[in-house]
Amino acid sequence: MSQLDQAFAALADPTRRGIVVHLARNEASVSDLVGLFSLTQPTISSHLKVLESAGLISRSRQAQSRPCKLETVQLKAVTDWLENVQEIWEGNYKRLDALLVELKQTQK
Amino acid sequence: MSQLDQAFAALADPTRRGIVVHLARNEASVSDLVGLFSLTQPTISSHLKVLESAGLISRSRQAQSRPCKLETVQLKAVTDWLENVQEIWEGNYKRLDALLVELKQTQK
DNA sequence: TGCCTATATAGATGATTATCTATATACGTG
DNA sequence: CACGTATATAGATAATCATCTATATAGGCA
Repeated sequence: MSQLDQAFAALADPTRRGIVVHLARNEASVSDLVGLFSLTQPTISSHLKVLESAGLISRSRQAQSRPCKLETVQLKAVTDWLENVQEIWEGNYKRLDALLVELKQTQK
Repeated sequence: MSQLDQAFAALADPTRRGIVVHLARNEASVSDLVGLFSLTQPTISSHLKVLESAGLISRSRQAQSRPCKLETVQLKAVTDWLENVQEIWEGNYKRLDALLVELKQTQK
């Protein structure tokens, strides 16, 4: 599975998107996040593993706690893919517009 | 599953992202797409169903053919979610910068 | 060393997925 | 109507996933 596959798949889960939104505001430990979502600690840990291996978050170490923070580089890679598609699509319309202009000229 | 869940999940598959990229350039029928990816027709049809129910593509009818086209509205909804996260994250930095400015002033 | 708190790992279960083959439907043409 | 082409649906299978409970590990403190 490519990094992009993993990132999109990671973001397909509402709990994981919730974690991402939270981490966009503040770094947080596993237990902080457990408090936020009504899911067990192993479940949250598993979601964090998914986000981490997708490159969307990273974790450091601070005593017994493992603070998580957002990795915006990978988030940007996802946005870039989407914007690329958007540009291709818009490019089509530009070509179509150009074609219409050309046709009008021909008709004159 | 929410529309956003479905859209992210749909884009997590490389075949489906390939279809999206292709449709950004040209509308295409099911059999056009079957030719592009070395997968069977039912498999492609199933991918198209996933993309359609995620709102990422739509299909019309033209004789026996079912041309598929990209639905950029839903694509934009995905981009918007990502940009929103980015803005929250940048907002944090703005607040942090403001805080640092404030601290410097206090030190004077 | 022993205890508490934070996190990870193992194992189970039910749901969903990607893919295939085989078959059905739907439309246009003779 | 019969045939051919385009697409959809059904059913099977192997893999992956989200979640849980139970247990292990790891770091700090008395």
